Amino acid sequence: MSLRMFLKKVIDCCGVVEWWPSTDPFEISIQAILTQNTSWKNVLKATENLRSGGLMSPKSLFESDIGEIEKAIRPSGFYRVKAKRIKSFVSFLFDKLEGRIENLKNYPLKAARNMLLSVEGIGKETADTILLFALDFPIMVVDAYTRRVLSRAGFDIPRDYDSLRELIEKNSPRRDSRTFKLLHSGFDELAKRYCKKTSPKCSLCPLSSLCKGSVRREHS
DNA sequence: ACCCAGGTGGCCC
DNA sequence: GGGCCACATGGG
Repeated sequence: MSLRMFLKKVIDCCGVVEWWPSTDPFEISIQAILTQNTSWKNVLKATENLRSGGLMSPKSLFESDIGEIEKAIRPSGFYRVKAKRIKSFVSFLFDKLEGRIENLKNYPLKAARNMLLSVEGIGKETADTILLFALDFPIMVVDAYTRRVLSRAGFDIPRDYDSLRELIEKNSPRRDSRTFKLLHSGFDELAKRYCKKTSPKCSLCPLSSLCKGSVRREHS
């Protein structure tokens, strides 16, 4: 099956329109940092701690002690590095965007992306997550699930993040934010339900070509 | 007692 | 450009 056809199936089978639980662009951005190599349940605990502590705002995070942030986000793991990253992010907001992540929408996609990538602790996936899910820019978000599903389906995918992102964007049925959200959520839901790391067999998988035959080597 | 989870940066070659 | 490592909590 062609990649183009496969992507259509991912969207039709498993794509979710409102996949990211939060709607506030700032909160989505913070969660994008918190979820780095971390299960979503732990992110929700940290999110709730920040909310209840009155810390889920650019101003309060900018003004609060790093230790206070560490304490609140502890359940999400890597809490020391992530507290620093959150500090860097809010400093960036006040330095470049008058404290509002929404102001990044005043820039072209590429410029906005480069600005995010200049922040300590924001790499390509986190930057693209903020661009797509918080700000509605049309860009694909590639993650470990995306790679696993495509590898298991037998596609020979590039290691390089941007090469894979562009390959998916090129073969996407559309290049708008809605389609990329459906694609990303589709990959993630598919991986969670049918394509676990430790179980090569996924008999319930709705995509016929997935897990057909032997499992190939995965490029994580 | 393992392995895994919605990555990133630093260091090395 | 890759390969390896630390970062750390909570669940299976």
